[in-house]
Amino acid sequence: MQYNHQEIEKKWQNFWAKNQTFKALNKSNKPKYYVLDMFPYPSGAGLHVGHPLGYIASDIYARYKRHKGFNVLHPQGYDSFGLPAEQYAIQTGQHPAKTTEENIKTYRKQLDKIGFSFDWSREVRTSNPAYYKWTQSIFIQLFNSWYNKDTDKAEDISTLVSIFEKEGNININAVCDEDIISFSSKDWADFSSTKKQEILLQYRLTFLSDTEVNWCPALGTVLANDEIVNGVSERGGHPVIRKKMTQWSMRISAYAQRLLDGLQTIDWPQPLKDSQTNWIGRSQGAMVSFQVDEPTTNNQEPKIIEVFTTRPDTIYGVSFMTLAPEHELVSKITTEAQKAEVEAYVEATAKRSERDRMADVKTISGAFTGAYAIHPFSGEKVQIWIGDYVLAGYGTGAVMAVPCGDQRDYDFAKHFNIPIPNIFEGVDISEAAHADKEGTVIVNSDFLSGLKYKKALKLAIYELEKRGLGYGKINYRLRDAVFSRQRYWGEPFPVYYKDGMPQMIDAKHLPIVLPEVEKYLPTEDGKPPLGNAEVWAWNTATDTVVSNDLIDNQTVFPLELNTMPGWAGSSWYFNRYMDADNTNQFASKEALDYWQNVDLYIGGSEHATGHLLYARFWQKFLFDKNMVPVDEFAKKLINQGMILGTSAFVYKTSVFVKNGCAIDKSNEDVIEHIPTLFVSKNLFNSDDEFETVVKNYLLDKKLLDPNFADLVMITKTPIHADVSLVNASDELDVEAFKNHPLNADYKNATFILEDGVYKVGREVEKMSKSKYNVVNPDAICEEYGADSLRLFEMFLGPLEQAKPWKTSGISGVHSFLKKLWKLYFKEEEFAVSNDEPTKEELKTLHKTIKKVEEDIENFSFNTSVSTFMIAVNELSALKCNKRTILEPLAVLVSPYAPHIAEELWSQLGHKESIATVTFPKFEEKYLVESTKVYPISFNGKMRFTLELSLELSKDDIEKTVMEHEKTQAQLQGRIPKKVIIVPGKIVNIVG
RNA sequence: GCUCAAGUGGCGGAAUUGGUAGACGCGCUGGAUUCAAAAUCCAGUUCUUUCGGGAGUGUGGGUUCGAUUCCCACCUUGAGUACCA
Repeated sequence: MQYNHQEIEKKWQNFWAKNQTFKALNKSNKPKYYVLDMFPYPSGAGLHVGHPLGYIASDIYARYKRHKGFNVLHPQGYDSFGLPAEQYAIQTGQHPAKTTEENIKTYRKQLDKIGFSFDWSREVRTSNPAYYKWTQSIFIQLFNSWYNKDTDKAEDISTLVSIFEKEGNININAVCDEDIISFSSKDWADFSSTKKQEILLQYRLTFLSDTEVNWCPALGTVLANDEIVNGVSERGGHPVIRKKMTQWSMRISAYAQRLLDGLQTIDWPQPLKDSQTNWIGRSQGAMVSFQVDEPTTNNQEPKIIEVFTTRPDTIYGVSFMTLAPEHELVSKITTEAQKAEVEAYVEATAKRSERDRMADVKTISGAFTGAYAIHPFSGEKVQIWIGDYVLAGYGTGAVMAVPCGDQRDYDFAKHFNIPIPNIFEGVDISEAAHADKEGTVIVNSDFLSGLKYKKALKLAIYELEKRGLGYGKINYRLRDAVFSRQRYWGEPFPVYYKDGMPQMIDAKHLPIVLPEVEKYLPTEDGKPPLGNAEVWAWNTATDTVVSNDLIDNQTVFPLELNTMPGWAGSSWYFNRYMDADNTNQFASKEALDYWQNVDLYIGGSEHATGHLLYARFWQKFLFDKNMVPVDEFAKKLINQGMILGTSAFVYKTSVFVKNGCAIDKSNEDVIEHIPTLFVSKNLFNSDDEFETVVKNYLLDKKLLDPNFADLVMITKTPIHADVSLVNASDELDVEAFKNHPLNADYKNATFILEDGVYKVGREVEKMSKSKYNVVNPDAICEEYGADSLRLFEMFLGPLEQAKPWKTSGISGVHSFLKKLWKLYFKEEEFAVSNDEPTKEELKTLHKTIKKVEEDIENFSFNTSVSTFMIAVNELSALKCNKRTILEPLAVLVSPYAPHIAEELWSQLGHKESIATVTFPKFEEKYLVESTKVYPISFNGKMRFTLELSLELSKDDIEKTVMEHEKTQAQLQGRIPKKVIIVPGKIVNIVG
């Protein structure tokens, strides 16, 4: 019987589906284990071999855990709201739901071919109303919550209201908007309903506010910070501008510290943790108030400039202040004399896009306001400047400039000839600022003089607080996340507007289903696509969505036109898998208590500051509300590396008339008669050689008149060739290339060959359609089988590492599977003997068990594939066909190559699936050795080996080694100074 | 600029409480089988060599009996982040 992967794989995939082999139960005596993949966005392009890498790794681990006696939850689903489907809808008028459905079908088909042990009965789709009903409900919960800093958790908004009623907001310690008015309980009672709502909105965890947003005109929507890369949109690379809009936001900043602290408790990759730490950007320092120096007129409050600084210890080094050009005080403090200059500067900065400002950090610019501030300690006057190196959006939008201690302040001071007082003992600041904190002593600083950084910092804050000039503060870079998108294909908000104030629809009326629209584009008056919907109003009498015609703002109100961003649905989906069919709750308490959280989460590192931060935020919120039992959703996370494509290049000639040569009729002819040529890779090493090769060829074939040879210049143009046209030896199938539909231009091209073949150049690049290096897993499954694909993807290299794909390598793992198969067969017949295994056979088995188990636990899947190969090579050499060996071997292989393992298992006479068979137990006794092949080194270099009994003492070993003829030959009569012997390891002779 | 990760044959990679560098596979070379090819099997494959050896894990130093592994400096590549006060 031949190893027929197509037959076997189909058979077992059907078996698993029919028997629901991988359906997880929410009740079990076994310990639980939850293995999760980041669910895919089902794009129209389908999967390429890079996509399943992480899924294969997690599937191996899930299958392994089943063998180890765990009740494994290993679900899969689709992140099915998103931009591409919508843009396709705009172009074609196809409903995004339809294309999404089609794409999901393709994905499912492709995934099924790879033999994953997913429990599909728990599938989720974020665009499914039965799912987004709960996304909407979580949104409502966020709206109805505020963050109490005293209890350090989210609480119901009703607790806030009762405090307001009792004592106003004087004693409230909450995370809220900056511009909060203070009020008493009486004030609160007197406020109108609208006023109350406005105030509460400033405390809610999701809130509506006019914010500066990243507006992308090309996409017609706002983008979150993590959706912008280098100043352009992540999708499509369109420019992004700043714009003020009324938007929903999430008060993620409330959780900044807990998001930071939580990182200590989870086993996630350090670079990812660093990235989140960086994004949250905690900095500890102080707020300091500077009073603007101006003639005091009656009853006028003095103007105060507040700054945040991490270095209050350097306060005596302040020689000026800088405000962001957008700072609200700029216009108020600028003197008449400076007005023109300042206004011109403010205008100039406003015109520059965010991107220009980012790109240009070298040019120093600014303007003097003419105003002065009073140094809080020394009372001296310091100039107030404006400059675009100060960002309006961070801290207070103003800085106290300490030019001797901060390079930016230093550069600014030098540029504008502002004094640079030195407050560091024995430090030269004639060339650059001195930013080192540790070990520097502060001088010229009154009460801080003579102190080092740490003490000075503490004392400075103490004095600021004592004198009422400031206070210690921790600042975070993390901004509240904009949650509105001007898109169609996303979750609708469960929100209607009454008197301009947002009202939540009662959760029992959810889901609010996405309405039908004629067009998926924004409306002509600039409203989001939902503005096109005709039935998009809320009837509070019937609690239903009704026609817009009925809006009377009495009982029928307009609904929110924005939709939620892509990350809404993915911020809690891992909880839904625990109880995916529940219609009463997003998951039952029993299911949540049983599954707790994800034990192993595998996905790409590109989600570091997006999905993975938002999901942690929502989980913490849900935890605060007692809706989930743990406040981190994933215990361990692994970032799989990208699989890169190995592009193939052919080298086309381009012919020019050399510069300086007159172009006349004759040399145009010269060029016209030169055909398109392709030169094989190894015929040239440089551009010059390339030209020579081509010219020689042309002269040889009489295609170029020797008289014109010097007139013509020939250069090479590398062109991507489809990788499927190239074999393992980098040889191009020339005929197939010429006939390829994309190469119509080269149908008659000539190929200059080497040794009768055309060799392509290779380069590793990202896998992409445009580079013709995409490899489809379906084709691999067809030709080599899913088991080969799975093994090969693991064999490529360490899971976390980026690595290039080369299809040629797959023959190695494929022939391994054939060899494995052969162990169980003799001349076409299944033949396994019940004889006692030999010592060597047992040794091979047990060292394989040991290594494979260690490897899986360490996620070192590439090395266990090698281990399997070694085991099969050894057992083949031993001609082993013993059941005692081959039965456990099938189980060992089954997580990696489940189809062949199932088939062999059934051939071995078992009726049940191999999926939950106990993992073989490693026994040390089979590996015990009596001898060791010692490496004999001289000065650390191994020169020869010697097999010695492990029972020999050090002295015996030394004696035997020293007497050995090869030792004497190495020493050539020298007397060794020292002999190092580590029994069981090495012998090293020094001298 | 800052932070992090990584540099090992023609290629993917293996080996680190410091102890035989190059496992396993691809590719390549030679052979067997075949009319031939594919497939399969066998042998070889870091470089160098006067065939005794010698050198060798990005570069230069250091610690050590012994360093791919630890320390210092530098170079290169990749990733993230970027006027964060």
